[in-house]
Amino acid sequence: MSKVVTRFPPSPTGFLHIGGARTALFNWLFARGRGGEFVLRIEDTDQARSTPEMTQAIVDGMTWLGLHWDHGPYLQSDRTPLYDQYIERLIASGHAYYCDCTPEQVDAMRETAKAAGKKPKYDGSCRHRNLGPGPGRVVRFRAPEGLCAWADMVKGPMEMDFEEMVDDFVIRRGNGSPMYNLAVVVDDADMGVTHIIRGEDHLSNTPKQIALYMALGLSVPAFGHVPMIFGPDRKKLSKRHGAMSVMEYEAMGFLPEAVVNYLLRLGWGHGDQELFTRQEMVELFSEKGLGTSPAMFDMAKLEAVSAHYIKEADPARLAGLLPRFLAELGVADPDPARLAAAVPLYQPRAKTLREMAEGMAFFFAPDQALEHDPAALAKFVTAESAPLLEAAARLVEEAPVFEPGPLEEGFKTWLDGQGLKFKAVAQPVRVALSGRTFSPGLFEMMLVLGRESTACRLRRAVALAGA
RNA sequence: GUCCCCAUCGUCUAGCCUGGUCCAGGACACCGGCCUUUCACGCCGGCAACAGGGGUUCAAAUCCCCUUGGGGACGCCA
Repeated sequence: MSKVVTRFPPSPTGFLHIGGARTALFNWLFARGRGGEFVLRIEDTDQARSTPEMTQAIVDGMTWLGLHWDHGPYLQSDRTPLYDQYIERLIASGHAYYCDCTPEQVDAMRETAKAAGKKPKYDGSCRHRNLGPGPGRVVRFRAPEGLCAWADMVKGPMEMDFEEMVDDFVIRRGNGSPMYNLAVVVDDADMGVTHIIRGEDHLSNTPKQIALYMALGLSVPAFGHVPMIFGPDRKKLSKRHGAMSVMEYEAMGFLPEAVVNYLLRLGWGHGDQELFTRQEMVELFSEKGLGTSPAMFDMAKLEAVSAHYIKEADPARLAGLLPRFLAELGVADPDPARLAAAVPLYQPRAKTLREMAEGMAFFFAPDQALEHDPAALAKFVTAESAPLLEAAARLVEEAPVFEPGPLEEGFKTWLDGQGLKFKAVAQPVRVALSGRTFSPGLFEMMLVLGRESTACRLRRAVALAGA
């Protein structure tokens, strides 16, 4: 069997969104799992809508997700001569012809067909006029007749009528640029693409492309059409939910491996397994596991997957990613040592890096300027708890060994002596140190803060309690 | 309008191809409980689905048909 080649061909008219990223992932996985190659090709034949910025954004998105390509990124706009060559071949063999109908005329034809209860299509009026090249003239493909059949990798055997699915569509614009269906077929053939996994929205393009392969005498690759992704409202994914750039997910604090794992499971399954390492994905992915019905994007599940990866991640790596999120909260230049110490405390407590930053921000506030939640202050930092906070400060200052275990022992011993329960001091101390009623363990926090900051925050609470 | 695709818990899915082991399994979410200095984590338990109707068959979530519901495509966009 010849070498497997897959591709991802986005058009640079928008960011790399969730749907595109999933398609890219499936193709990447398919190639990687079979010792094949993966091509990145930018489909920018529509010059008016394509921008270099979007091309860059797509490249950035692919890179962030770790979907590395072996060839490309190719730009279709660089390959016009190649398309022209194929178009000339089609004209010479009678499979294509020039047409000078205006867009208005074509619109009228469509209306007529529609009014007659048919599918709107070009009526072929220039088919037999034997027009030559001329300014503004498009080239149309002569649609074939008969049955178009292929074995879809996900949907199984497919059969459609060429008459129904294919009209004499334009393959070269009046301005000389090639159109989508022509360019894809030429490129896929030229690049040796063997397997095409793409969104279901391309299903109706498939007969057109197969017709082109046939007219050109090229071998037809394998097609697989995966269902679309819906938003939570059962409608097409839009800006409000997932259609935004994958880079938005980075900004929300998701790790790329979490996004990839989530995307993999959207429309693909392997028994009961939910979590996959990169290597497992590559080894296990196959078209067999692809589903046939549309999937809804579910942020809660993405967050759950994300929580898992944050828990598993190397703390040093997270510490490296966190400053950006802390900065958004007004924490500039967090102390590296303190940050490194705080990360493990929040790995089991956060679903995203952003949550992690929000949780740990209090560690980086100046001791004298820590903001306390007013309700927490009112409830726990009171005249009644002031002596306890005072005692806690002294215990911290005088602890022979400043480590969680011994510290806790010291507190317990003192509390026993006073006939007090641990609960009596826990919340007041927590509020004093973190400003809130919820946080990691008291002594773990103390270790992160260090003896001096801990004592300082406790004394400040004492002062606030008295005030 | 025409054509095409799809249909298992709220969501992602396993099972469907090769009918019986499925009064349908896992995960997320949700609800209880345990653990516990708070919040999490973790652990235990619970709720919850084969869209409807016809067939075929000894037997259907699994095969066939229809209905309904959802989605997509019909460009000198990709």
